[in-house]
Amino acid sequence: MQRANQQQRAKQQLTVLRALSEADGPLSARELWSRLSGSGESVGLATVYRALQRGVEEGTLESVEGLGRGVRYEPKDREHHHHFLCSTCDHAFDLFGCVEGLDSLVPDGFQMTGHEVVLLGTCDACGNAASHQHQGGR
Amino acid sequence: MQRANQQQRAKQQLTVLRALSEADGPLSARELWSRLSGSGESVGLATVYRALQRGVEEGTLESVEGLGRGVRYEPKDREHHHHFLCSTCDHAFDLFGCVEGLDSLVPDGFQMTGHEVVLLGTCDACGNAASHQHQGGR
DNA sequence: AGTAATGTGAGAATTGATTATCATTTCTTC
DNA sequence: GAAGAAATGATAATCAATTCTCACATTACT
Repeated sequence: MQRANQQQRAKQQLTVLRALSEADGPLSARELWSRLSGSGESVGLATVYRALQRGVEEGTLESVEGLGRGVRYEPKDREHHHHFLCSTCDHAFDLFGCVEGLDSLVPDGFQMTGHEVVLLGTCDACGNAASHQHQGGR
Repeated sequence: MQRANQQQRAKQQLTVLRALSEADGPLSARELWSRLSGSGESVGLATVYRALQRGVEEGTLESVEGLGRGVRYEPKDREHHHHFLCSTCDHAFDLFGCVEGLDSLVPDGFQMTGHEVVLLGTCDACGNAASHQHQGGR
């Protein structure tokens, strides 16, 4: 039916992984699927899950919990960073930089192996949308 | 059957709320239910959910997301604090203190309304259990 | 080309968390 | 101590996320 299929093997999975690597933050399977569907790509949700699962197994992806409900994924080659979770659009954005003084929080006898910082609030786009709505600004 | 029932009305819900207020960190409905069941209290899981729901509605409880999967609850009257999540026993412990330098992470145009910090690792008890297992130290 | 191996999409099945239902019990108030 | 309101516990129903199934398409190999 379609002829533009030069290669096709793990093609769909590569499409998924590419979309994820181009995102500005970690995405859930469903977010990824919506994005792809929205951009004309026809990818099954099951395939998205398969791609993510394999990515994690192969070590190129990392699952990120702790951002609202559900699990999101991001490429593992990113530097240490944290996230900003917009409470309006529920999108998680990568941040740059880290914080100081975490060690002092660890109780006696506890071993810290990692940490997560999540900033909550409103992203640029949602903030603008809201102010337009309230004040009619253009 | 039992005679030690002096009062009984919202008794079970009070039991739930008391158990939560005595905990050293936020608990999920199921955790709370297990603890109560384990300590001889006969409380239905549905009642635990009802107590938590009402606590949130009435403003005495707060739901905490972002600690692994699922929602946990804690009394709202606690000071600002963060949590340590033990990757072995999956229990979340309250920490004291906070961190500096969060503002500098916020991207232009974003509005930060809150933040969460989660330390990951092994709690005292689990760390000791593990070393006993490996080295037999007592 | 011929055949085995792998990938794919759609939807069914499973899972775990939460909520709704309902018969029974407990309070409260007369 | 009778009547109605609220609470309780067991379990069914719901819901979202994830996994499984399977018929078919695409590749890889020969």
